[in-house]
Amino acid sequence: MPELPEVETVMRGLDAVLTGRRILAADIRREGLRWPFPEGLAARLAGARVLGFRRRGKYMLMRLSGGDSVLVHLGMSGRMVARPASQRADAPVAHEHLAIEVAGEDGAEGLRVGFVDPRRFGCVDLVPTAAEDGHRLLAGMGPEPLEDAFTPAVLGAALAGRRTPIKAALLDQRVVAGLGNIYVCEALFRAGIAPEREAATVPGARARRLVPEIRAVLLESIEAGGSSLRDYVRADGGLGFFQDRFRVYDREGEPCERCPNLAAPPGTRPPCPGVRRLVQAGRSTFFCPRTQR
DNA sequence: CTATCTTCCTGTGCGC
DNA sequence: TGCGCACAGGAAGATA
Repeated sequence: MPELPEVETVMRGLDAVLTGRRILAADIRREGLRWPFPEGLAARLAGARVLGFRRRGKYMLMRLSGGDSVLVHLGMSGRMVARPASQRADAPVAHEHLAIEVAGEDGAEGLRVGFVDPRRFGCVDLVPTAAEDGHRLLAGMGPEPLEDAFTPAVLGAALAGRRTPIKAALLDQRVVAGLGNIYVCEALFRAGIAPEREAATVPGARARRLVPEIRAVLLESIEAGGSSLRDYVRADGGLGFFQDRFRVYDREGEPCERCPNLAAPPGTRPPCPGVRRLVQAGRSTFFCPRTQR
C-alpha cells in the first residue's frame, strides 16, 4: 500500500492526533517486524511527549521529547489504526504489533494508536533526532521529489550511465525517494516513457518531463488522501481515493485514455491495444505500448 | 561500482 | 464451499 502519498497521508493523520500529547504507555506485542524492535523502545516511548513528525521517502519519523525519534516504515501492508483506548480489551485488532496510548485532551478519552502490519515487512527503530538522516536506512537516499532539490539536472545525473530499465531505476530509492510500483507506472505513462527503456537512453526532453510528472502525480494523490487498495490508509479509518484515478496501474486490457482506440472504424486495426502488463524484476508494470516510447 | 535474484510474511481473489 | 495457486503497495542482503 504505502508509497510516498500514503505515508504522507498517514503521517498527517498521526500528527493531528498525537503531536503535543504525552505517551502514557507503549504496548509491544512481539519482538519485532522485519527486524527486532530496538532495545529500550517501550521505555523511551512511555512518558515522552510527541513533538512532531517528518517524512523521508517512505519513512516516517516521530520526534519525542528526550532527544529520540522513532523511525517507522510501513512495508507492504502496514497501517496505523487509532481508536479509543478503552476499546483495547474488548476488541483486539489482528496483527497489531505495537501500540502507544496517549491521554485525552480536556478530559476526553485517551487514544490508542497501533501499528498493524499483517505481512510484517515494516520496521521500527530509534534514532537520535539530531542524527536522523545519518540512520543507515536513510543515508544514501535520493532527493525528496516534492522539494526544490529534485530537478531535471539532478535526476539526469542519477540516471546517467545506468543501463537498467527506467522502471527499475525509479524504484531505486537512491535515485529519488518515495516512489513505488504504482507511482512509477503512473509517472512513466504521463511522461510518455516506455518502462523497459534503458535509464540512460531516455531522451532528454522526456527525462526532464519526468520531474514535473512525478511531482504532479504525487501531489494529486496526496490531495486525494492517497490510494486505498486492500486496506484503509488513514489513521482515522477514512479511505484515500486516488486508486480511482490510476491511468494505467492495475488496468491491464482497459483502453488507454490517451488513445482514442474505441473510435477506430470497423475493420481497421485499433491504434492502441490498451493498457498492457509486463513483469520487470518480479513486479508488474502497467503501460500503454503506443504512447510510451 | 552495477544489476539480478531471493527472501521475509499473510491475505485475497480466482479458476477448477 | 473448498483447495491450490498466483499475486500484492517494499527493499535489504546475497551473489555474480
